[in-house]
Amino acid sequence: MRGSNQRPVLAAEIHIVRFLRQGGYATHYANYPKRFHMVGLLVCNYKNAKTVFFDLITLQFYTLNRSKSSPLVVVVLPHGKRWSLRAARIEFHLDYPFSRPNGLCPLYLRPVLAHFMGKEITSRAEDYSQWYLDLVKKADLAENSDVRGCMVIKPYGYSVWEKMQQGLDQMFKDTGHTNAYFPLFVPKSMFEAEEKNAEGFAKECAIVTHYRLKSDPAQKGKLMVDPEARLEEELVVRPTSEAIIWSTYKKWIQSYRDLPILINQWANVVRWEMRTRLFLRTAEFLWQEGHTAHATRAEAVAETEQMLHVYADFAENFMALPVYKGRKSESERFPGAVDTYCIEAMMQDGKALQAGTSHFLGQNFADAFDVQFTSKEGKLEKVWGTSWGVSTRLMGALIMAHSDDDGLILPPKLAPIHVVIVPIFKNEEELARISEKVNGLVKDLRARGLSVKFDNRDTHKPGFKFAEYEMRGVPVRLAIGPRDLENGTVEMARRDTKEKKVVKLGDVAALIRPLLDEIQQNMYQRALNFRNEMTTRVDSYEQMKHVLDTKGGFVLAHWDGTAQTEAAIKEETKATIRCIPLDASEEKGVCVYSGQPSVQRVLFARAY
RNA sequence: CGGGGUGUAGCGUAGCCCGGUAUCGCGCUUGGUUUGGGACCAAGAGAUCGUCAGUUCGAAUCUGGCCACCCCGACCA
Repeated sequence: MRGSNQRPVLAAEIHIVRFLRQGGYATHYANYPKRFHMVGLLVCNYKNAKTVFFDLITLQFYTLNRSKSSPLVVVVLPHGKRWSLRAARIEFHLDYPFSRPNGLCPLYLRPVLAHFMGKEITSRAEDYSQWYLDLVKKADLAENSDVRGCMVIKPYGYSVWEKMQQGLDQMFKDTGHTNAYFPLFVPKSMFEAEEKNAEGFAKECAIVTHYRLKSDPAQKGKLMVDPEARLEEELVVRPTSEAIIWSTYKKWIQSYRDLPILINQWANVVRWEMRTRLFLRTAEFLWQEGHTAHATRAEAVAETEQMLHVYADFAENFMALPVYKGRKSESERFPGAVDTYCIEAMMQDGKALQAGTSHFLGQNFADAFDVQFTSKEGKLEKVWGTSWGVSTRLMGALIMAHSDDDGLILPPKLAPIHVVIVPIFKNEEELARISEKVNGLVKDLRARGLSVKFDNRDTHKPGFKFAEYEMRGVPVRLAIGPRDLENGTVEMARRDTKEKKVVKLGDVAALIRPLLDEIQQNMYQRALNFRNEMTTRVDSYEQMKHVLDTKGGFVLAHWDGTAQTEAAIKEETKATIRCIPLDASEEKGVCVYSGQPSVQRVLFARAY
């Protein structure tokens, strides 16, 4: 972190240095190495009227002067440190401190302290990707593990994933699929059978070459790979399971009576990525992969489309995430597929995210693995296939689509906790009185099928809990204290809008379900409005570049359908064809790049 | 694989130029006062300074090798 980020000297900086030279804290400042600049200073009367000094280098603060007569707070930001919006707010006030030392209130300081004490996350405006990483960590969703590129999904994060699994799994079952499990390892010869598929994943495969370790004679207590335990044939750790599954299907399919096969598996896969980001791209990730086999082309195509709609349905109704459905261009197609369908979502920073794919495999895998069946007419025919999947990447989509600077915002249908109840109490007796009321409420809410948490820990203050559950995205919070006890009320707060209102204790149970529905709806509407706002129709290349550079988001533009044009646009703008929308009306036009005729607009965007 | 950077307590770090086993904060523990939006005060625990070797009476600090990680490219979604 220590570093080389250069930034322009602020006008305020000059004031400060001058100020310091005139006395004050110049001596303290002088103790620090010259290579660090003092770039911010704030004078205010902090609550306890003590002096806090930020270490120039580490941005840590500590008390310099405990004298209550010196109500001075000095905030110093070092040269080259990561900036925050909060810090920027201080800059804004730099014109003031010297003229009115007591004029600034601690309100501006407290967020700064909180931020640097690790209690806050980076704001979206300041650094979107840092915000994302902070959020994932602070909301207790996941963390980096000691294994490069692999993450630990923490209990809270996994609970959300489980909710997704439940929703999807039910939808798969409802469309006639059953779950099964196939091995993690795929023999290399089997893996390479479908050439395009193998080629597409070859560069990111982990390979098992040995099956035994032994103690290292050269280093006591250390192990080494036993060179004598080399596998006859290497095993590929599955990056996807078409190979192993189709080689199995071959054994299962003889007659048209054996079809269709509609199988899904929940599994982990490994793709050795160069650069990883929590949830969005990790070397190992969790997903589901559906693999179906059909007697006819039409049936397989219908399955592919059906599952695309299942995904879109899930995204919209569970994740509150509107998506565009479409087909991939040839260059973006899944290796080994004849056609790839996808759903594309818009993130708050204007970048697109592919949230799910469904592939029509044609007879490619039937060819590769020689999977044939005898039809009703007694003819030997090749099987048609599909595969479709969504992964823990959906977690990334969920986070980046909805959350704010205070943390995660979860749609009620995926929230592990629907309602958290925070008691406000001074002593045990008061807590007991509150608990009595709350216990009845909890029972009532649970009877209504809601997941409720009563956080009666006495080790944390209410304010801390408020912030914590906001960070975790719990949709509804109820707070109940002595005042409420007296009035028979409870404070009800919703996470999506931060609205709070006081309602009658007796009414609250009946209010929650409708409120959750409203939150779910509101989140979808908000995301939809944003997505629509971030979708721009353009009719020239100039306009397209301008929109991509200034506004971002999706761009609907005419394309001549050639890979060359697609590649050129990608090269020049970094934007790719996200999909050829399914529901777009035909519209004659000319390609924004080449001027060649085009029959419909396609969706471009910079993407994750 | 190219260019740059960094390894010191669970986390973030100071110290390194100019050698004398280590700074500060968060967090943690204990006690007290607190509790309607991230409490305060006090006391305490916690580090073989990435690793191996060299120089030296003495190495976090100087020298060399190795390892790991991060950032920017390249690759990939």
